[in-house]
Amino acid sequence: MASPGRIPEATVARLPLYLRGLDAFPVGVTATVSSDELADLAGVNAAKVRKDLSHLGTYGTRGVGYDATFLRFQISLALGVANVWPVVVCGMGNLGRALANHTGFTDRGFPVVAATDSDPDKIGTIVDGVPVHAPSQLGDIVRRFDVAIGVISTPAGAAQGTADALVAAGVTSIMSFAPTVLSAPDEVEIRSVDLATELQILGFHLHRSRIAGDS
Amino acid sequence: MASPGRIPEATVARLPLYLRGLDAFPVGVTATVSSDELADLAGVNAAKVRKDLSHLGTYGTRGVGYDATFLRFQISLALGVANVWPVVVCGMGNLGRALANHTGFTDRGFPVVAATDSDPDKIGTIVDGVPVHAPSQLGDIVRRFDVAIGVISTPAGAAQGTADALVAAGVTSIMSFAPTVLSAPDEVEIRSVDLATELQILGFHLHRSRIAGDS
DNA sequence: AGACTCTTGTGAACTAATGCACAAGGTGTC
DNA sequence: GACACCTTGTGCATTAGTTCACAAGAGTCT
Ligand SMILES: NC(=O)c1ccc[n+]([C@@H]2O[C@H](COP(=O)([O-])OP(=O)(O)OC[C@H]3O[C@@H](n4cnc5c(N)ncnc54)[C@H](O)[C@@H]3O)[C@@H](O)[C@H]2O)c1
Ligand SMILES: NC(=O)c1ccc[n+]([C@@H]2O[C@H](COP(=O)([O-])OP(=O)(O)OC[C@H]3O[C@@H](n4cnc5c(N)ncnc54)[C@H](O)[C@@H]3O)[C@@H](O)[C@H]2O)c1
Repeated sequence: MASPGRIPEATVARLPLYLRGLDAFPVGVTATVSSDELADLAGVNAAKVRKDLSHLGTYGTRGVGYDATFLRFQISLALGVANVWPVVVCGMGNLGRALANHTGFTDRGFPVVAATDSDPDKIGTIVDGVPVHAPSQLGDIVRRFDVAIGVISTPAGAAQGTADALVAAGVTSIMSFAPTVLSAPDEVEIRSVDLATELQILGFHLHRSRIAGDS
Repeated sequence: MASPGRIPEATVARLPLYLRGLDAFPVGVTATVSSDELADLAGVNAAKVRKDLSHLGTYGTRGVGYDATFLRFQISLALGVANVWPVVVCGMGNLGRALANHTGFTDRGFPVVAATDSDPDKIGTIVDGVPVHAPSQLGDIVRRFDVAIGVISTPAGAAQGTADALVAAGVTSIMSFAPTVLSAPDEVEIRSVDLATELQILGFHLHRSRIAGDS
């Protein structure tokens, strides 16, 4: 069938990869891309590419491939990339500063418009163009800049409180780097990025292969 | 049955969460924890906890729960947490510095022992206790410190070259933050952490709910 | 001892995701 | 127009993961 239905979560997670892969094709120039090529560019297999894209609609041409520009447009549409979602960074420490300083976010429609930090020395300063406010200002910030996404890069102990404050301010999308479980109402979407866990998964496989392999 | 079999990937990804949840229980004190409690602590449901733990062995007591200390020990064993896996950070920019400065990694057995950077101003300096070397030194570093994991926090354009260098040096585990697909031999495990993609997934759901909800 | 209360461990049903394989449909050539 | 050649779109089988639901133990109380 065609476009309307629900898009599987696994597909949603790959759409940004396809979009990124399509950057290899210059804008303006008409070019076609096959599911095979796109698979290479996105690091998945071709069958997955076709199945994923079929959830958006039938935008390819049999025997030919997909029009790169048109496909980019359609994926962008599905992802809602045209929108700009202002981001507030909570906790302007090592990680928060790196995030605020990162141009890649703004480029993709996620400008970091403000930050909060509990450190009095930081409050009132402007770091890499991002003004740092007191945590108590969060509600104001969200309202003023129409913040859509909150990033939590505070220490773990302050994460739940920060999440509560974000939710209270009306933010329904949170990306957290704090190594804790956050609780929030069901309608709030939380994506937890736990780098230590990622390393531990790598460690697990290393461990396994060392046991199996040799001494 | 019991311990020997292969542990499903989804389970492996959750074991670190359980381990983290068990930190709520003081060491030395004997305490029991039920699958329900552990589920709360790890942010999953109880059935999953039990099924996951059953892959490690039958370490619980019916009607009682799991001994917290013993369970922690068994999960640690499965994950190979006792090992120390030295890490090299490639690309000592905003993100690399944040990673190198992060104590949470060393605490969990992933000490950042060295870094590389192509910037002549950075080479030879010591940032947060981590010495910065030229990329050409990578092989030496890996050998000298017995590096097990390479972190790629270079610009996207330098990521594949860095990955190649890591692989050539014998590193088989890579965590990359660069927004690119990396190719490497099959035996190399690559975990790609793409923060922009995470934001785009949040953006997708925001987009969807705004369309469905109201104007 | 027997009844009652817990909570584990696990078959079994269900759901999601992946990958295969091929018909359908399009292009180009003679 | 017929034929050869591509590549999509998708039905289907397979595999992976989740969730249910309950019997099997283990403790407790009377
Ligand atoms: N740095 C890393 O590479 C890294 C890696 C993995 C996970 N993390 C996690 O990310 C989080 C931040 O790490 P970091 O290295 O930037 O730590 P950090 O200590 O450098 O920064 C934390 C910042 O949060 C501020 N803060 C404290 N309480 C606050 C509150 N209630 N509201 C707003 N700000 C508050 C502090 O003043 C500080 O500036 C931690 O939870 C850490 O575990 C960091
Ligand atoms: N900063 C963030 O919050 C953030 C977020 C998402 C993704 N990323 C990605 O992480 C990567 C690093 O981001 P960043 O903000 O730290 O960038 P950055 O520009 O601050 O740092 C990159 C560093 O890599 C060094 N470098 C360049 N080529 C190198 C090479 N061949 N070998 C070793 N070092 C080399 C540069 O000298 C620089 O110091 C980028 O790919 C970026 O897209 C960063």
